[in-house]
Amino acid sequence: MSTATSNERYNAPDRERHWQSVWADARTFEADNGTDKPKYYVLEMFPYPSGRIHMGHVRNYAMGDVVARYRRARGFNVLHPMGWDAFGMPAENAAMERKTHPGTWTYENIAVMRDQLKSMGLSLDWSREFATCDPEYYAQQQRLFLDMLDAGLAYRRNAMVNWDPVDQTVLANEQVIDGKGWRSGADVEKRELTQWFFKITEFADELLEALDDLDRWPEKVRLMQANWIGKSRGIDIPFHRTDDGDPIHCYTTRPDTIRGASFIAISPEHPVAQSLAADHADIADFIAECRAMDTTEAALEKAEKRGIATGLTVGHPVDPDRTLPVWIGNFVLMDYGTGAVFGCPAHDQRDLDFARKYALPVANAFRMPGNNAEVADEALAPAKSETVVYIDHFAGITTATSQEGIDATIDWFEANGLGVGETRYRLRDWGVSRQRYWGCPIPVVHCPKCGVVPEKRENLPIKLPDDVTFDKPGNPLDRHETWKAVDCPECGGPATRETDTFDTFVDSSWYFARFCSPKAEAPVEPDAANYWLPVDQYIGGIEHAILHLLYSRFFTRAMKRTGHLDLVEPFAGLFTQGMVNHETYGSKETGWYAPSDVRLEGEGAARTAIVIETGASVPIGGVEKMSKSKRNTIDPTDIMAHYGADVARWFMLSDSPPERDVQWTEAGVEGAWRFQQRIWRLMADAMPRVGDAPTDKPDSLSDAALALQKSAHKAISSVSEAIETLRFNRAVAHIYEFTNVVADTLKGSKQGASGSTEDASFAWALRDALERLTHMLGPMMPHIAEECWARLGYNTLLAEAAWPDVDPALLVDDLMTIAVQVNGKRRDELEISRDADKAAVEAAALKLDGIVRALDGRDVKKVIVVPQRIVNVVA
RNA sequence: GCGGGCGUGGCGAAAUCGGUAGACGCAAGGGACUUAAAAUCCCUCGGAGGCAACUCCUUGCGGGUUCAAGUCCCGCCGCCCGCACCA
Repeated sequence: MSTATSNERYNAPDRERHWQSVWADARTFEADNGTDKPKYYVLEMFPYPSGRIHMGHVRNYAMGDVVARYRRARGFNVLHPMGWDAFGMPAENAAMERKTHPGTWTYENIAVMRDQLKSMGLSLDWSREFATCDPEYYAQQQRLFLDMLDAGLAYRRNAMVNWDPVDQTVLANEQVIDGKGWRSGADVEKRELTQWFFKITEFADELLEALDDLDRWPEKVRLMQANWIGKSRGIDIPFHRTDDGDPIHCYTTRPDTIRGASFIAISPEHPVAQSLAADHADIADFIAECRAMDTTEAALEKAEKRGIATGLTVGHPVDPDRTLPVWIGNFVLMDYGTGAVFGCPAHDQRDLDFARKYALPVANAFRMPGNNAEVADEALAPAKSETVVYIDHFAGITTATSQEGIDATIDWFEANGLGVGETRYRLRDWGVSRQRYWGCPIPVVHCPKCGVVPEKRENLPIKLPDDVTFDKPGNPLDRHETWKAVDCPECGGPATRETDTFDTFVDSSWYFARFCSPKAEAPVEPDAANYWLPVDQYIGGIEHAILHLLYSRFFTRAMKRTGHLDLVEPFAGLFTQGMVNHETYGSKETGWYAPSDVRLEGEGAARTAIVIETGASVPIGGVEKMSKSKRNTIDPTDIMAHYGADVARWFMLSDSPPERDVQWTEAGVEGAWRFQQRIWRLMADAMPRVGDAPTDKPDSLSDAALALQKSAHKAISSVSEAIETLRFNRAVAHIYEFTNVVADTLKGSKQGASGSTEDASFAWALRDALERLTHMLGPMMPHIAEECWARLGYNTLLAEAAWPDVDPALLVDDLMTIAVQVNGKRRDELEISRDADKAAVEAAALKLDGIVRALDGRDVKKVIVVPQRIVNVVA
């Protein structure tokens, strides 16, 4: 290696390629299934192969890599794999636009992105890589499905879906914009289709209860999942029809409002409504209108509450003298509760609006203390903790609308035979059928004689056919006659393959388990899976807080029930990182300009962005998530080619706490780059002073050497703690601080007489400090750290070296500085021995100039001494 | 509407046990080196006052608890996120 001088710059791109190939050749990061070391499984959410990596990936994978490299150095057997979430619609869209096959497009993207990830220098075990579109992967997914079918965890039923009549496919709710298909622009219809479902509701209560034990998950994510599962305790109350006595069951969580009931509203899809439609044209019309209604959230928000009277009446369950009219309401959901509700206008705003519109009566069920007014335009809705005074039935039974109060009213209904308490969930079963080509085929066959028949396991995988065309809308599988035509696995007669494929969330619901044994002939190898799982640290975006993370929790339970796994929770630790933002340049009017298209001028409020090509001035907009539409993206490849991967990683870990959004700035990257060069110069300047430092710690250290050693041990301790708690920004700050100490120490020291004891102890301490600094840099800037390691004379790899030990004795100082306050205001500080007793501290504090001056002759009333922390003199 | 989070310098942020508010970085200003620039190094850097020693103010706003509050409690204001015809 050449001898660097202070002027020589560190050539990051060149050295990074070198170390990447060294790691690859040594197979440094390939994990063994089972060693006597403790295991640690680090996983970042695998990417969709869209074509190029973006800064969000860089941030995500940089964080995961810090954890992986740190744990490896701490003696763990680390599994840190990478793969591709490779099925999905963009590949089909690309196929339509570019006339390529979705598979070709996907695998080409994977090749590009793999190279990009490799240039980041991540400590990944590439030998375990797979894509979910590999037949070897989806074959095992089909096997899992058949097992789940056997276990009753998968089933088929009719369901209402968003149907795009032009593209001829089901659309997810997110793909319906203003009632129109996002691609075709066609009016979306509601259509009833037979769909495959996974029975996630089977585990509703368990998925909810187990959240309490996920103590290394963000509280926010656990709350979001709890809300999504939406457990509620209520009661099913039958209201009997006055004509034939048949009950209409209404579900409510507020049985205490029964006195205020003034009508019943049923869903347009309710069986009673459906049967009335046969004889009444106006009701049939109303139902048809409701069905055509736009179902997007935004539209529902604005949608008018409308209804039609059925002419039916029911008896009031508690008050035999009263009858209530039955209405059909467009706001009643068939798939929540019983599809029927009783309206209580006095205490529910929506019911009140409805009652006013159709002139229905309004009756109070209770009054709130100090409020005896009749309900006018606003419903009387108490907070859960507020005490209310009931009228009639519940007078004396409940005193509050708390859960205890509600439970008491439920008991009352049950005791009187008027209803049955029920626990309900908002969570619905997971519909997984998609009318798409580029997904995992659902391995079943439709036989005219035997009905729906599961494929035989020996016929798996049911592979996607390659000869498909995308010149027509709809699912190419559906018009592929030879692929569709099969013999029935049961009777051998002519039958048809299922042409729906799985939702791509199925693919990502168990990939973490597959990484344990990616080549296995079964979905997982139990020994490998039980060794590695659960994932110790999972890192990804908050946008997956519900869907992916809930589905994975379900799948793990399903895989336990079907005998594949021996655990229920896949991710012991979860971390959700923030986004990468950038300023925007331009506006809707001027169009948006990429950061490389503009030149920035001026400062503060006078800053302007000039379009380089035209010289036009455009507005500088807000700091927003990097996105193609606003063109405020920075390509990681450019950054890595220019500054190197270490710099990109370092900047992504600096400054902002990892869970918060970080702003990408040119100045910030340059700061990271300067730091890298500074490390390089520091090594170059310090190595001559290290010279032939003794390898063993000298018996006694000079003051300077001891001070440096203490700083080094404190820094290692702080950085370790910061990494373990995933506070990477603090780890970065501690490294900066320690780098400053080493540089200052070097500058402040003079070379003594050659061979002197003092000089030898300094050389030893300096060398030790540089080694420790190198270790600290390792997880974050792994390439330059290897370079420093080599420079320190090692011919081993830092990536395989053990994290340095900390001597606790070096973390404490004998002398310490504590603040001294007078009446709570700092007036001076005291340097005193760490173990000075209270009396000594008090005496010394009262003698300080600043304290004497502040007291100004006043009597001391009291002195509070908190040893090793503070003294407060009360005067 | 329901649930949750956050408000600290010009900026990103530290201070997570109630104990010196602003570590560390960025930006900015001044200086050294240089023919010059870049790079590098040194100094200043929350606000106000003062020649200085130093004093006063300061963690969204208003109260409170405490010897001591960015941190705990009560009440406001603002921003962000999630869920939502959920009965």
